[in-house]
Order: sequence, then C-alpha cells, then structure tokens
Amino acid sequence: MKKNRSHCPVNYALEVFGDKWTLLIIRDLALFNKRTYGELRKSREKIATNILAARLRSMEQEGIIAKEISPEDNKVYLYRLTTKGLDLLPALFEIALWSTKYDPETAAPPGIIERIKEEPAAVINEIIAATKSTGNLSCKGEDCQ
Amino acid sequence: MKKNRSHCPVNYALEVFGDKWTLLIIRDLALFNKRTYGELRKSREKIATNILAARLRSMEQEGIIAKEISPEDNKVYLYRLTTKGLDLLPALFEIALWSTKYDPETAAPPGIIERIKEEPAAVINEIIAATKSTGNLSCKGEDCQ
DNA sequence: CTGTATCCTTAGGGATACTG
DNA sequence: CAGTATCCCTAAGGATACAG
Repeated sequence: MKKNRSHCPVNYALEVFGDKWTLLIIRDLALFNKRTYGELRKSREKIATNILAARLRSMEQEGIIAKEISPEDNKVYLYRLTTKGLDLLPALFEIALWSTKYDPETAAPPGIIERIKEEPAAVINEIIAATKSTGNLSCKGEDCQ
Repeated sequence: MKKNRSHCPVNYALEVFGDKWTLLIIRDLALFNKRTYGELRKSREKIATNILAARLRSMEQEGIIAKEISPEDNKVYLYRLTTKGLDLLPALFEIALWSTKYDPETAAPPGIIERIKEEPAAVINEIIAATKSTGNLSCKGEDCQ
C-alpha cells in the first residue's frame, strides 16, 4: 500500500495496524498475555516466523509495542504494549464485540468477550496491570486459541 | 489472505473489513454522507474504479452495505450502510480517536472528530437518520477531504 | 453515471532452511 | 529460544480503456 495517502485519521490507523497480522498480535499481547517471540508464534493463525519478525519490528517502530530483555533471563526478550498500544484496546474491543454479534461461526462467545461487554474498563485495567508487571507471565487465554 | 484462519472474532473482523479500502468507504458513507459510486470515487485517497467496484461488491456480500435504485432517478444507484454496517461505527470512532491522539500529522483534529469525542451517541443517531432517509444527500464532510 | 475489462506491478505473505 | 535469510507466489491493488 502507498503510504500517506491522506491525513485522515482512519487512514492513519490503517497504515499503522491495517494489515493482516498486527491486530492479532495486539490481541495476543493483550488478551492472552503473550510476551515472547515463541509464544506469539503459536497463534492459532500460524504466522510465519519471518512475518512475525517483520510485524514486531514495524510495531516497535510505530511505538505501539516495546521490546525489553527479560529481568530473569538476559537471553529472553519480552514484548509488551506501550501506552500507545494499550490505547488501542477500546478499538480492539469494539471490533471484537461487533464480530461476536455478526459472525455466524461464533455461536457462543467465550468468557473474555462477555467480560469485555460487561466491564470493559476493568478488563483494560487488568491488561495494563499485567503489561506493567515484569516477568514472563504464562498465557492464560482460552478464546481464539 | 487465507480465509477462515481461525474463528477468533478479531480475525473475523479482519476478514470482513481488514483490507486497505473498506474502512475508508465506510467512513465516506457514514461521515461524509456519500451515496453514489461517483461520490465514493472522489475520496481523497483516489481509489481505482475497479477496486471500488470490487470492494462494494464484497461489502454487499458481507451485508454491511445495501445497494438500491434511487427513487429520484432509476439510473442512479445509492449505497447505504445496513444495520450491520452501522454497528461498526463505535469501532470506527474508537479508531479515529486513537489516530487523532497519536498521528503527528493530525495536529488539529477538525470538527467532526470533536463531536465524536464529545457526543458519539448523538453522531451515530444522526448518521442512522441520514442513512435511512431516502434521496441523494450531498456530501457535507470537511475532514479527511 | 456506473461500472467492466485488461493488463501490469508489487507488497505482503507463506514455506523452509539455517544461525548464534 | 529467537530470530535471519531465501525463494516463491498470489491476492490485492493501480492505470487505463471502454461500455451500457
């Protein structure tokens, strides 16, 4: 895609996360608490390793994720959402809610979707807390997996 | 992109409007009140005519827009958002608000963004009203153009 | 005005092998 | 474990001509 087609805010968003993978990576970081490259690679959608690396680099450049060395193991890198990335959660939630309303394949929306619907602010606060805490938290997601 | 990579709601949304044009067309229909093929073609981002036709067809198949003959001129077709399409407005608004917060190029967010921030429900109701009313409403948008 | 029909180009993605 | 490096491929997009 040609960059800077316009200065419309919708267009800007498309240029930052309008590809086929970035939003899924944000989902994994936020909802499934994935932190490492290996965890992110195990998404249900089976992202190729080179694509994952490319997306992570792009996301880091855009400032929506940050990469840090694990305090526990200096050979392990941890990815986390920045404030700019966390600010995408309301949009992500609206998108997910819309899908569960209309996707014929998603008959019974699982746990976290219900929570997003009932108490989105609380979910966001939990994600922020989990993001800020150091250490490698295991994946606890059950949906989408 | 491979379809049906997973049944995750985020993934479903990406498959429906995760391309480079659909969201911009929704923007034009909702915020700029565009209704005809010709109006839609005049987006700032200069969509090619074959691409526009392809996207409109896809959106119609997905059920987010509907195509009708103009009551005023039976040679003119009018496109409008369906309920499913209108239900995307909260997501669209969150996306736009995020962009105006972070896009360095969007220094001063223009009029409609302010309204979306202050009274999103009212804006949605106006769009619904404008969508339901028949007749070819002229484009009144000032942003993004 | 509302599209089709072509032709062409390219970025994005997929598969796989390999490396420190 | 966390990526690079290649090679390949195709869907998506762009330009333009034309048609009902």
